[in-house]
Amino acid sequence: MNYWLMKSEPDVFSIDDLAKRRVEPWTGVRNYQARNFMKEMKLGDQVLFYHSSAEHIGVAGLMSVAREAYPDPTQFDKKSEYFDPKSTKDKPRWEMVDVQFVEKFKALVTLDQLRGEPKLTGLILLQKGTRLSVIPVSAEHFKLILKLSKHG
DNA sequence: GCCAACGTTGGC
DNA sequence: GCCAACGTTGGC
Repeated sequence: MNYWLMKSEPDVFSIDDLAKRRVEPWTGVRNYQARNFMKEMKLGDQVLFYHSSAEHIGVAGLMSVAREAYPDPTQFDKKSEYFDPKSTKDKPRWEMVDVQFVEKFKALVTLDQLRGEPKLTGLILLQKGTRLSVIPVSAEHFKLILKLSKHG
C-alpha cells in the first residue's frame, strides 16, 4: 500500500464535490512528474485530498485509488482547457487515475498545522518551491496527518 | 544543447 | 493582486 497527496482548488473541485460524486476521474494533470506518480498508483492506495489556493488551505479528507492510470480524455478535447494539441490517441501524453471518496475530515488539517509538526519535515508538500500537485507521502507521515485530523 | 522569455502554481 | 520558484517553449 502506498500513500499520496493530491491538490485541488476547492473552488474548482473540493472534498464536498467528491463526497457527492463518490468516484471521480482526476483530470487535468499536465506536469510530467505528477503524471509519473499517478502511473505508480495502485488500486486501493490511500490519497490525501489537499485544498490549495483557497481561503482555508490544508488537507481536507481522504480518498482512495479506484482505477489505475489510463489516458486522460480531456487532452483530446479541443473544447477543454486541458486540451493538448501535441498529444495523439496513439501516443497519449497524459494519464489520470479515478479516485473514490473515503472521508471528509471533521476539521481541516491546515498548512500551518503541518508546518508546525517537526516530524513532517521532509514532506514534499512543505519543501520550498514545490508546486507538484501529486506527491508521494511516507506511511509515517500519512499516519501522523490522519492522527492530526482526529485530534487536532 | 543553451538559455531567455514566457506561463503556471500557490501562498500571502 | 503580487511575486518567488518552477517548468516549458522555441530561437539560435
